Amino acid sequence: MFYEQGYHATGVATILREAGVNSGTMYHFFPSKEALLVGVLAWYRDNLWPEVLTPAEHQAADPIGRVFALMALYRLGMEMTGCTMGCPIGNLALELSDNHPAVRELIDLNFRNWIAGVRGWLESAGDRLPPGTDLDALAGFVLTAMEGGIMRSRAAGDLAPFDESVAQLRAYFDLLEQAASAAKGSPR
Amino acid sequence: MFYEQGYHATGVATILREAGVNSGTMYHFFPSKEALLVGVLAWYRDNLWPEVLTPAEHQAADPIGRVFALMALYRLGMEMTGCTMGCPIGNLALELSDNHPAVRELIDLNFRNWIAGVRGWLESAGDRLPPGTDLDALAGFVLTAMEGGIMRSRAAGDLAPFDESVAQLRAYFDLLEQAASAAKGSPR
DNA sequence: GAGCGGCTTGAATGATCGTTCAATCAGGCA
DNA sequence: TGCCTGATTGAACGATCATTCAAGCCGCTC
Repeated sequence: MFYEQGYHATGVATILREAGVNSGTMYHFFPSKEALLVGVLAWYRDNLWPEVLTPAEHQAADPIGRVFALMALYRLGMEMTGCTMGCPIGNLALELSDNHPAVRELIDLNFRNWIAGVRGWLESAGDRLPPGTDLDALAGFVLTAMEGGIMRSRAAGDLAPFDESVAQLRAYFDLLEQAASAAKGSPR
Repeated sequence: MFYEQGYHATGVATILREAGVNSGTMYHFFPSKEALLVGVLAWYRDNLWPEVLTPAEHQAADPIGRVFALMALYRLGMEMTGCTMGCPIGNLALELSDNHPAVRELIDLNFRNWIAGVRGWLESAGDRLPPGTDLDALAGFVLTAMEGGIMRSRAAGDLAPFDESVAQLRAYFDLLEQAASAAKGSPR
């Protein structure tokens, strides 16, 4: 629900009703609403691989193909919910990064883990990318494009901006691969 | 304040105190808090050119240079506020796009106007971009990269992710310009 | 079966939320 | 001067916010 409608917009009473739990029980395990959010973000941190990255790996064997399989996974999520849900982390990042240090830290960690996963794929793309490519920055740019694309699609209420963003990212990768093969053809 | 800390996190009482206004006065002009937000977004819509795009034009004469001057402008805003403020629209886009149709519409309009401005610059770049380039999609991708970069920088509490994203976008433009000049050199 | 501890109950708390409205004010016009 | 209208005042409203806690429950061991 944090993910769906935001942290402040989600009341504790609603959470309790939906979970079929009494307030005292929740507060027995979580000292505050913020601690509950931290628990959610910790769950995302622990389940990034089994729930997100591994499924993308099963969709494609090709390392760069996996990057776009990952994008397609998020697209599917948006499609099923009519552009109301995008990235569980991104929504909270803008709402809570200031004034909630513990939360910001976990959000950042989630982002860094995501980037590290993509970076791993890019590494195994080997010489298909130009020599000396900054793989961290490129993997980070994949996240940038995804989050930006999701934001625009939610604002538009339409998947088109997301699809366009993915297409542009693909064009960028195509140009990088071209440049790599050109450099390979004439190494000096 | 909506922009700084979000819509739900900003109480009407705080707005009134900060503005030195009584509740009755505000409700005389705005029927609700949401109407006030709509007013803010309408102000952004009307002041996008004088406050944002024109200043970027004054920073650079080169059309593609203007794109990156615009990015630098947003960077400056983040730098001055310690990564707490990014794009006034983006924050609200993720918080309110669902369940607030009138707000979503205005956010989308702001985005479209922004993209149209960038698209105008790209048009005047002429044959520096490959023939047949989808300028709308490319201008939209600039917004995607900016919003995504801002989100990551706010999550990290550091400008580095934004800078990296801009650098990647620059690399993309460089490759496009290369491709354009290559196509020009051997048109057939 | 007495006693203990982890868990659950749910009404109640004070604070804050967005909003209302009768009363008052100030300026322009007749 | 008297009147009208639009703007302003600010106390008060009910709803909802996150949170508390005394009391009770259940399953365990001794």
